Order: sequence, then C-alpha cells, then structure tokens
Amino acid sequence: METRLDLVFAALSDPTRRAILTMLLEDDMAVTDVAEPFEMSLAAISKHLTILSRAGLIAQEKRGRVKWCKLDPSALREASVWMQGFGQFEPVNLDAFERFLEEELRDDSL
Amino acid sequence: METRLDLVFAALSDPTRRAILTMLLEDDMAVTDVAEPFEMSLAAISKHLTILSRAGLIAQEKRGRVKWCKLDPSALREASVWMQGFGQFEPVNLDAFERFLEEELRDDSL
DNA sequence: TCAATCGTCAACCAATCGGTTAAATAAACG
DNA sequence: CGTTTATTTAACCGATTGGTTGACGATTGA
Repeated sequence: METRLDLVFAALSDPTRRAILTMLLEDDMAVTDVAEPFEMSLAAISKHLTILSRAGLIAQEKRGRVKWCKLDPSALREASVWMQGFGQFEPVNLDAFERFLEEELRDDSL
Repeated sequence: METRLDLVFAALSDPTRRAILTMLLEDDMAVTDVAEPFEMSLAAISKHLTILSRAGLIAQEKRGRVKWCKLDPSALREASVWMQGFGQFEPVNLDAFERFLEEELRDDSL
C-alpha cells in the first residue's frame, strides 16, 4: 500500500518538481507557463504536475482550455510532522529558507 | 547533479527506511538487529542502510565485526528548512508525531 | 469554419529501484 | 586451526522513473 507520505517525499525528491513548487509559491500558473523555463517537453512537465497533484502538493483546476496549478501545502504538513519528530530543529526560519531557494534556483539548471 | 536534498527526500520516500529511522530513534542498532523485524533479506536491509547513509540520515561505525547504525538528524534540517518555507505549520507538535509513528508502525507490515 | 493553442495520452527508451540468492570478506569463538 | 557470526558484494529480476516523440481531444479566436 502506498501511503500519502510515500507520495509526498517521492514527489519532493526531484529537483524539477521542487522548482515547480517554488515557482507556484509566487503565483498560480497555467501548465504551459510552468513548463516555459525548463529545457524539457511540455509532456514531461505535465507528468511532473500529475505526480505533484497525486501527492496532494498542488491542486489543478481547468478553466476553459487552461489548467491552473496552485500550491496546496496541506500535504506538506503531514510530512513536516513526521520530520519534526527527528529534529532539534530551529523554529521556522524564513531567512534560511530564502537563502535556500536562491541556491536551488541557481543550481537547478532551469 | 544529485543534490543532498534529492537524496534525503528519496530516502524518506520508502516506508521501510522511515521505519528504520523510527527504530533508530529509540537506540543505536547493529545491522542484523535492524533487519530482524522485517520480512526481507539482510542484503535488502543493508542496501536501505546504504541509502540512508548516503543521504546523511544515519551514520555507521564499525566496531569489530558489528556495524552500528545511529541516527544523524542533521541532514533532515536542510529538508526541514525547505519544507517549512511552504507552510503555515503548527509549531512542533510531538503528540501529533507520536500518533503518527504509532500509525506508521501499525500500517507498515513489519 | 478553420487554424492555432492547451494539455494529455500512448508508446517507447535507458536508467534506477527494491527485492532476491549465492558467494565473498572479516572478525570472533572454541 | 576451523566454524560460526556479521555484513557486503555481485549478478540477476521485474517494476518504476524520467524523459522523448507523435497523435489526439478540447477550447478559443479570426
């Protein structure tokens, strides 16, 4: 049986998908616009979005011929609870997060 | 290029490996003892431990013929920072974590 | 109506994954 | 010494992954 947690962590293990989530943090986007910065076919991005959607990390809503993707961080909460159990983590540190994203966006050859 | 974050999330995406981490939360263990509760060959567990080790989630130290596995939650911090950026998460809730572990240990057919 | 756009689907591919068994290495025991 | 114990390695297997291309259905706009 494949649990939600399996799906969430597997979804997060791919840098393209993490980059997509980071983009969606800014704003909701259509599939084509999500795909634009990547050197990869639209079909590939479509698959990534399906994986994110199955994991509950994004929601997709079709309006006309455009399918809008929006972040749905609720699935992350479960994973976060799991991880927190292992940590003496600092409390939420958004500065650290900003630095992290900058680094990721630099590294991921978008 | 495979980043640390890729390795950590991929490692966490398997229920056997999460169960191993949960066990190691209690105490350090030898490889054979880690393998004992699972219906799986020792070689398979050895591979899982290698994956956890490469991700930096555990450390292994050989003393005599026994290889001891201990939790190393430092790698989780990085992943935690990443995830926290997406969340309006409640502050660390260990009660929720305990419930979570109970459920996981029940579900994972150990 | 007809062409362009948005997105998915199907078929395919090489690489990786999670497991197996059997053999190999290394240390400890009697 | 030879045997048992602890663990990894190697070869193999079927399933999954992350990508491709090309065809397709649905919606929009001229």
